[in-house]
Amino acid sequence: MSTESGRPAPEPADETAPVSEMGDREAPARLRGLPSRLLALTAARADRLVSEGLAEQDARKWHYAVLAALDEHGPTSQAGLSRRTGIYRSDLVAVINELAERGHVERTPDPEDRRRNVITMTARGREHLERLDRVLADIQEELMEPLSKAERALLTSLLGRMLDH
Amino acid sequence: MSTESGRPAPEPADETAPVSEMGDREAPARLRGLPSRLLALTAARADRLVSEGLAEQDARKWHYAVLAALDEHGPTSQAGLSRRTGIYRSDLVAVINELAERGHVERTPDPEDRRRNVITMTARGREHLERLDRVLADIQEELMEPLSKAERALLTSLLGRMLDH
DNA sequence: CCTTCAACGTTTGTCCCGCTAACGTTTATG
DNA sequence: CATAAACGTTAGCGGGACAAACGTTGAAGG
Repeated sequence: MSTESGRPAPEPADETAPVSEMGDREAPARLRGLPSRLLALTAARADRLVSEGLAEQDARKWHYAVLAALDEHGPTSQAGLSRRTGIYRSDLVAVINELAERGHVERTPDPEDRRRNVITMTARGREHLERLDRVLADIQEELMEPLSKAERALLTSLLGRMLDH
Repeated sequence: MSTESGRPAPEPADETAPVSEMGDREAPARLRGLPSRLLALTAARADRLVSEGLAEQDARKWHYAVLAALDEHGPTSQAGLSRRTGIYRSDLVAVINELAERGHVERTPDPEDRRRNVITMTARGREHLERLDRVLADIQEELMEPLSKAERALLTSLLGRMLDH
């Protein structure tokens, strides 16, 4: 890039490696093989990929979670969504707002229980969800690219078992 | 609280499941098997265990990283530590301060390059590191408890490969 | 020698995330 | 009825990752 005399990019050269980039290169041996650390690093990378991928669609992961929940069990109250997605009800408010702004979801008071808002996915929302499905699938692919099909299945099963305490 | 008369603990009963607790119980099928999500959840759990375990020793994970680096390559400048541990130099300041307060580390100006501080691990620091080693080992054990020895090795190798892009 | 530039340590601030607390409203319960 | 519980919402905290800027010190080159 720009071989000419034009020195536009001083190039900091300072730099502490961002965690996201730092595979393990210089890391102390004690840390290099630590499962908890490997998990943290891979998860960080995964999270970065997901966030970036979704950002391109003007979405965040919570959006996906909510839309997925709505797709699976139709219209749901916010509290219900909170339970199913694990999003705190405090944070859910903003998520619903954002989804509503984008027309992916509608918030209507529940006539039968006036405490509740019933959240309903719109047609646009469903299209959006399908787009996100594809994005997510691509990301999983990229994330586990170096693994064989069998290894991928193995990984998810190992992780799954760890989560069941 | 404590109004004597048998107040059986109000028990919020409200509750959105904390991410840390939420295995997958009610999660939408779309999310349930998503590798990026499984990674995030297990990593979150791991992180929680590690943070709590280290907190009991009045330590944080950065402390461990720095001590490990110092143990491996003797005294090092802060910038050097930053590179090896992946901690941003901005944040490293506080970490060194904390370690210094606890007497695990000494910060001395480098006479040969007066820009640098040379960080040296003390004897107490080394003892501390060994304590942390044990704590960490226990945590890995707990974390991967449901996995066989072979599966544990498999998991770390899969994760390792994913990290090498 | 003097200027320029890079590295160093430090301070300050930003953004996001998981999570808590509190509050007003509405519905159940007894 | 009174009281408790669930609901949606606002505000805030603590921590982690990261950027920007600054003063100081060293290295390199004209």
